[in-house]
Amino acid sequence: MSERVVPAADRRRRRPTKAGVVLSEELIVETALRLIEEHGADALSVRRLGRALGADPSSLYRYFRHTDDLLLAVADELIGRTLRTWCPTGDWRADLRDLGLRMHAGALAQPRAAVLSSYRVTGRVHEIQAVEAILGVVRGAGFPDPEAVRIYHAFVDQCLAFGALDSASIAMPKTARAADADVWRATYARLPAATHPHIAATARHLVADMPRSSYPAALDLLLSAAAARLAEIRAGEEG
Amino acid sequence: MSERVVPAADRRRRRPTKAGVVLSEELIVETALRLIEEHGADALSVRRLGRALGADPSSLYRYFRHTDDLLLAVADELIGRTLRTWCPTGDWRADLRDLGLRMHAGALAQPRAAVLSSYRVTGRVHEIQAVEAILGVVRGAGFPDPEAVRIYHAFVDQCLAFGALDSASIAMPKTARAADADVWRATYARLPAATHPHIAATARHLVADMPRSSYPAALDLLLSAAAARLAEIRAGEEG
DNA sequence: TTAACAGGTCAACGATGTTGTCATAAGGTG
DNA sequence: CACCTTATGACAACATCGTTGACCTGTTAA
Repeated sequence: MSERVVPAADRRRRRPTKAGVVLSEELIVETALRLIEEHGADALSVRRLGRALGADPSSLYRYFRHTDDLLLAVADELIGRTLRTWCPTGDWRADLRDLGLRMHAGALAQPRAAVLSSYRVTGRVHEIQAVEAILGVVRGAGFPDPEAVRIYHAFVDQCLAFGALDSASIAMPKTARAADADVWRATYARLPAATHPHIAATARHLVADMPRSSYPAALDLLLSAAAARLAEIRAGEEG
Repeated sequence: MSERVVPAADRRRRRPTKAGVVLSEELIVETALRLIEEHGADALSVRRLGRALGADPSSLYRYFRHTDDLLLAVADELIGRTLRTWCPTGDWRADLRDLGLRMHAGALAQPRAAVLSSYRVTGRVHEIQAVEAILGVVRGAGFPDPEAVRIYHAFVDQCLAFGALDSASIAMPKTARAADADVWRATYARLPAATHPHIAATARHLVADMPRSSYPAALDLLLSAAAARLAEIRAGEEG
């Protein structure tokens, strides 16, 4: 085993499946994405994917070494799609905010791929494009290189981390989600001020705020910290 | 089924396992934590946990409805342990920073529990303690209630999200991790400036920065944004 | 035309979470 | 002390999962 996978470029023989399908890395990734869109993230398994393609599950191992590799390819395709819908305006802060929200939404649709791509480096085309684009925005804003990289890193990781998190929440059966939201009403909002003064004082806001994603707020905090830092840097240069 | 689980308080009959162990929610959670500490997060499965306890796996379903419930209990225990090592000083920013780093480190040790507890509400004792404590710090700093909740929410979620992420990275076999780190050297650092100017310009910093966690940086950005906001609020009150 | 071999298929392995059923010992009651 | 109820542990089974080794066949290059 271990070297069953042939690099995409070297593939010659296009032998059709029993069901008549001609496999390819592209087709597999597309089908995987379709599967997830239609039936949720948990619907993606090697076996189901094989079934959806009309091929034996083990065939996929001729294209991907293991599931992780497949998920990384899916993630990269997703990055590409997100990037294509993004039109930077030249205002760094607005551009980053927009991209962050888009990538977060994209990750929402792809929890497992999002988790993977957040701590793995694919080195694939779309990932590289994204790195180049974001670094361009940050450097264009005026951050010196070491700080630009730090901000790039925090920005990307924050986006992917929240994406993975929020998508897990969305994937819950909605009865369970409702039950969770209710804990804030039924448990937290009922705590007596005597023992839990801070929770009691803010109960109303907790009930309203906690069931929603905090990503937009976290993103804005990150961006405004970056903006403040940029102002410092500019002041330092002038003075 | 569905109602095989008896609330901890109502338990009477302490019938020992074949192996002579007397089960309890407490013992199960402790054993789960030990299992993870000793053999990594992936070592935690119902079956392995049963084996470690000297009990049939299915017995655990008398104590937890499903694996998620067990993980939530583990997460809550972990929150408790973390909280106990934290001694707030009164300086809100330093205290939050310290707690953030501690909780992140705790989550690192418990990836699966961390993910779960980040998007679920347990309503268990330690979680409540943590909410009360953090809200106390934020409100004590002078944030008005709605904003205090927003900052609390972003702070906690970011901490757990990065914790889950970074722990996934740590859990990788170290050969794979080295390979990933090498992508920055072998792929990114080799991209020509002609096609990828920003990556080329910052390659040195990318290689150094990307394999590390960006959580401390992200945390500092969040805290400094919060500090700036607080300054604004104070100025507004005075003016 | 043929021979090599890429690539599809089959069957199997061991692992997972979960549940329906059964057996038994604990503990309240008389 | 004995009895009955029932809480709780054990067993066996199910469906699912990723993965691999061996096999077989159609494509393609010579």
